[in-house]
Amino acid sequence: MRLSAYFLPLLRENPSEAQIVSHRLMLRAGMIRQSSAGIYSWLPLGLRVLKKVEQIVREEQDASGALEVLMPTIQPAELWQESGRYDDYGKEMLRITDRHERAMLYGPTNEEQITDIFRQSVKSYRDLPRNLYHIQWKFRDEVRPRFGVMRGREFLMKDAYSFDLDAAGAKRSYNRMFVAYLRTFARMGLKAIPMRADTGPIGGDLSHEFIILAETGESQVFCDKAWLDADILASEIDYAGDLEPFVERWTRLYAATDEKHDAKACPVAEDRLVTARGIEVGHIFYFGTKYSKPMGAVVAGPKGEPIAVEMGSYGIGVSRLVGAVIEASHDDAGIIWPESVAPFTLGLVNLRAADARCVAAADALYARLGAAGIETLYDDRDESPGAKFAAMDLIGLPYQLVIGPRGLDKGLVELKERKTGRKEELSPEAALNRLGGK
RNA sequence: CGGGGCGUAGCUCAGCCUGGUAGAGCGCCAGCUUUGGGAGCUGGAUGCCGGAGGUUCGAAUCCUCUCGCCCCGACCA
Repeated sequence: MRLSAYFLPLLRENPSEAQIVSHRLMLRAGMIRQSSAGIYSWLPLGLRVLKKVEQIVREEQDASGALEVLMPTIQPAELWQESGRYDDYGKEMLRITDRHERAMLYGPTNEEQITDIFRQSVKSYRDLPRNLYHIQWKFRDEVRPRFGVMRGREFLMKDAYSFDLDAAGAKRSYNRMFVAYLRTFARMGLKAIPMRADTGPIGGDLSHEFIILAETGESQVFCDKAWLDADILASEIDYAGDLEPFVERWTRLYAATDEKHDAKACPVAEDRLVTARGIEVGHIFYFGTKYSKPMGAVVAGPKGEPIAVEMGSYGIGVSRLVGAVIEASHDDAGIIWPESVAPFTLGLVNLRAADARCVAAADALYARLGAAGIETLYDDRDESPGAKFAAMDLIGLPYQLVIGPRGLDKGLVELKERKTGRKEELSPEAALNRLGGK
């Protein structure tokens, strides 16, 4: 993509309404614009990141055996009256009336909807287990939306729902999601730590919050030092096999939010205890028959007996993750994207848009990068070098390839790694080879 | 929902106390000169001063109401 033809409205100064770093950087880097409190538009650069995050979530859900569906944002009130949550949910739920005066609502979550779909079609234990998920916009009319995309009222969420015949099966489903979650966050370069959690209004009795460590996180967390070296992706996962040992391994390591942490009772020695800030990016629940019973999600068992299915639900804040990644990875100059979610892999910078020789060299490289399948944002604008460097650092692409007259005299270009700031002069050939390996 | 703050140019903000008809820096447009870490000069455009009502000869400024946004707290993917 040529920057001269892109829509990337950068801000040089910090908008006054943005207090936390991810919000500031997302606005400054032209990723989002606010529409009203807690509601945002996603601009091209931000949308690319959102899509990448979404895709990683999708791939790991699919790998775990979950099946993607897409449920509507607007739901009928009757479903929620059936489960008993229509009155319980309170003002967080945006209630709408259609032209026929029918009570509708903008879904804050989809347990009722999915249970309805399930009960209409699944009648036999032989069709279990199943896990259905979708990635859809939610609306929760938060009293106090804040922190940009991290606590919006409208947000993109992946929510999965598992259906099993019995508690043991439900625990296996829970384990699959537990593993998929650890892998999902690890792939985004995040250290996500599962912590025992209260179940809140969703209900149930087995639940973990996944909290990533970030200096700017909202909550105080405590964990065993071993978490810092945890390499989730090193383990081979067989979703068809027994995941309990893996889950056991990662739930045994101490981790607690400040609400649950008791310094006196803490089993971790002081020198092994890490105190850090955290952001919740996922939450999984096992809640048994809380919805299946009142809503009649019942299947015939092996002997023909009616069995209310055991359910769990599993959420990931997809849009929140975009902010969370920034909270976890930035410096004074701007964002530092992990490659897996970066909007582009490479920023190609032509320092002299007025110099025919530089333009020719940059154009040629741009064509070859495209042919090599490397996602490149090509800064072909006629701007001063300083402005270009600052813009590239701000938007945080993992690599920058700089072409200028000084280097070209020697037949060299400069490759800079955003994360480390390390720069290296090398031939265009060598640069292509280096990037091709990415 | 309780407490606090702020709405003036695209962004950051001054002006408000003490009323006299709107400013700066950056950005934007044009031209020239520049060019390896947010360049310089010259010229130019941009505002229902959040909205409504009131006081006044006169309101960005004073008063009343209202809307919006932000922060702290209680709650949340």
